[in-house]
Amino acid sequence: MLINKPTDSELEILHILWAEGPCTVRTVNDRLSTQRDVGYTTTLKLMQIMFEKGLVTRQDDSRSHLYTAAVSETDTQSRLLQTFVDNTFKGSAMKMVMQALGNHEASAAELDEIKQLIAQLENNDPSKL
Amino acid sequence: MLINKPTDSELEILHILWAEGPCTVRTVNDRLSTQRDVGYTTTLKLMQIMFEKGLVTRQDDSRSHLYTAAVSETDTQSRLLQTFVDNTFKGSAMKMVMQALGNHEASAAELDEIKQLIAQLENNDPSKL
DNA sequence: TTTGAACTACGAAATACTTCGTACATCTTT
DNA sequence: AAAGATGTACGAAGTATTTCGTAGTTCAAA
Repeated sequence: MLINKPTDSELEILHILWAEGPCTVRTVNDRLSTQRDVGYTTTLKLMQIMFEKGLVTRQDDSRSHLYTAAVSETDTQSRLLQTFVDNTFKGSAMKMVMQALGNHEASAAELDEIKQLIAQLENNDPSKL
Repeated sequence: MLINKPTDSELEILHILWAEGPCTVRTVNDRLSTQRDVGYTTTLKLMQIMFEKGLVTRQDDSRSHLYTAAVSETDTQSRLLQTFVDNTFKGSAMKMVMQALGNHEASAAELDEIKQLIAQLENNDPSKL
C-alpha cells in the first residue's frame, strides 16, 4: 500500500477538504471548531503530518499554505471499510451489510437504490451466480 | 455507555471466545498463535485488562482462570459499526452499504438474503416508507 | 520603525494501546 | 524435597496518536 491509512483525526480533516476543496489551516480549523474544541496549532500539526504522509498536498498561498486532499474519498472509504470488515466481521462484508440494514431505518428511496444495485450485480456477472 | 469499546486486539480475543465459548488464556493464546506471533504474557495481560473493563468475566478453573465473553457478538459489532459509519461515512449507513455491495463479490445466495431482508423491511413498517 | 496579527515549524507532553520480562505461586514428577 | 512446567500479577518499555506551547518569520497598520 503506497499511502498510509488516515487516523480518525486525519479523517475528520479529509472530510472537510473533500467537502470544501483546497483550504488553509485556518479554514479547516474554523470548520473543526464548530464541532469540538481544538487548538489552531493542533490542526496545523495534524495537517503537517498528513503532508509528510502524502495524504494531502499543499501549495503556497501568499503567507500561508493551501492544502488539498491527495486521496479520494471513495478509495479511502473502501480501504477503511475493508479493514473494518476484516477486524469486526472477520471479513464477512455480507454479515456487516445485513447488520447495517437491520439497524438502520432506511427510506423507500434508499431501499430502492439498493435493489437497483443488486439487480445490476445479478445482471452484470451471471457467471458469479 | 456502560461497557468500553474493545480495541482491535481485544476484538481478536473476543472473536475467539465467541467462537469457542469459555477459554483459558492458554487456549486463546494457542488460537492467536496460529494467526500471528504473540507471547503468552501478552495475551494474559490483554485478557486481564478486558476483565477490568468488563468485556469478559472469569471463574477459577483449578490452577487457571476460565474466561467468558461478557458482551454479545451482535451488540459489539453494532456499536463498532455505528462509530465506524459516523467516522468514515459521516453517518450515512446507506452510503457504506452501497460501497460494500459494490466492492464485494456477492453470491446469488447472499444477494437473495439481502433482497429478502429488504422485502421484510418494506413490509414490516410501511409507515416509514 | 515599532507593534501586533497571522502564519509555519517543531519539540515534547499527554493519552492510548501493545508487548513482554520478571517475580512469585502452585502442581507434578522424579 | 528439588526441579520443572504452568499459571497469575504487574511494572515498564515500545509504539501510535493527539495536543499544545514556544520560537521565529512576515506583513500591515500605527
